[in-house]
Amino acid sequence: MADVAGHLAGISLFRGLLRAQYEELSRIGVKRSFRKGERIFSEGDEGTGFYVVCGGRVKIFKVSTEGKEQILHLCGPGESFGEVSVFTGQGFPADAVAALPSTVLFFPRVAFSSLIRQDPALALNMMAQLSKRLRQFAGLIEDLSLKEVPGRLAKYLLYLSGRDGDETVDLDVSKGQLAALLGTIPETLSRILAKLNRLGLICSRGAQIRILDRRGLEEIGLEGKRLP
Amino acid sequence: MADVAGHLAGISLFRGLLRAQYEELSRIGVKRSFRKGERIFSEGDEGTGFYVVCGGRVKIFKVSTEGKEQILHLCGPGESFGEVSVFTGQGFPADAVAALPSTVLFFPRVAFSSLIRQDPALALNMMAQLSKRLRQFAGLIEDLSLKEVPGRLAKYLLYLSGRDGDETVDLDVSKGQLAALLGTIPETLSRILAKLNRLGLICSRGAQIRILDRRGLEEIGLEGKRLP
DNA sequence: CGGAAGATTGATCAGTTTCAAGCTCCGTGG
DNA sequence: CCACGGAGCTTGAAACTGATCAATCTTCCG
Repeated sequence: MADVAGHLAGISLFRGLLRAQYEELSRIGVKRSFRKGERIFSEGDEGTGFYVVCGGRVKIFKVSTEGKEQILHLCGPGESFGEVSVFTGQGFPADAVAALPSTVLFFPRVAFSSLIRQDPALALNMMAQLSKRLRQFAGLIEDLSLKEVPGRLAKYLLYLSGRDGDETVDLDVSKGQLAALLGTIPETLSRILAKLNRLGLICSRGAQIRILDRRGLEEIGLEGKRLP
Repeated sequence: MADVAGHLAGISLFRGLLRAQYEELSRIGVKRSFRKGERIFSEGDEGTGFYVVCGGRVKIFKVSTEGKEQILHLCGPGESFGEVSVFTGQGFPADAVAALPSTVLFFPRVAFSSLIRQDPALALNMMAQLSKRLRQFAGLIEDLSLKEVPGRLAKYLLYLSGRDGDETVDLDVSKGQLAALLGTIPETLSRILAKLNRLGLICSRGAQIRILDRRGLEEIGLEGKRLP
């Protein structure tokens, strides 16, 4: 129990709450662990509650009938997923699988729902979180429909390097997974990485990528581009 | 003012509220009208509040640097947009333009925010609405990345006919707008409609489309398809 | 009636996927 | 310790989808 409470403070969904509220939450939260590749839920499963990532990484994705997958989001520690089911009561809208060995907190729908009813502040935090997610999705839709793959990759690399502030970034997922995140396939990703290397924009060695020409990468995302 | 209150009951965001709450809302809601094509806000504008459509239709979209637009959502009467700004306080994440002559209610951020603070039920309704939107976006992302244009069109036609229950559907937007909604351009849409006609799946005359082979349309969305 | 915006059709082309074949890395078992 | 084997990654050639450019046709208002 105390263990659960220890995690709560780092969760954006619950930021700024009072001690009493944390105690309430820790009373209903259940810790669960998943091995790498283990499924947390499938699309259409009844939404009995929502999850928060404590450690590891969870992949949220959709699969087409032919097996192609589009990653909607990679959730790291402190991020939540499955909240939508709390309010719609419908099944989960996507699949969730542990991309790394992961531990999560599970909050049952019914218990959390009544908690929210007593506590407006909790609801406000949650709305801000949902709004943030909505904004991210709008960005993803924009990227998928307006930009081509090189632009999406460039944007992602800049995002990673911006976060770490460094010139050398580490892909925290396999290239196959990165391809799915960018809405493409491993072959295409591989070719584009090779092209960016050839142009001297980056220097990639496995999962390590050094950014050589930041300006150049930014341009790819903007204009109608041609990579020679 | 009474005029404002009259609209509130039909708004899903505010469903199930008490009379007193409607009165509160009508006190802070402001009615605004827009001509067809008139801009309501632009991406990046400060989010001073959110909107609810009373009449007409509002197009929410993103534009690339080259001018190509991707419609995120077409809001009809009773639907809300711009809510995200209430909680994030950041600028709007997309553009909004009246696709038809439209009237909307505007709810200023500050006033609504304090209203929500006193009223948990209002917050719960709003969360359900945000969740619903989130679910729609997940569907849109899936469509854009997993399906090809014929599949997206087929799904949209089935959606329209399912809603009206009828075999003959009316496109409620111009073909150019429909193309943007499907993430493509008018030429491509035109070709695919012609192809569906040729195959005997539909019979289109202008904005009127009669569905001849429901099963056939469904198949297009599912399998790796080839339209001869 | 005229004209402009929207819609269709054709030809061409770039980007991406598909299919197929090597390659590299790394863990496992002999 | 080294060889084997497999998964993931890379590369090549061909096919395909959708975008672009350009021209024509339709529609629908003023």
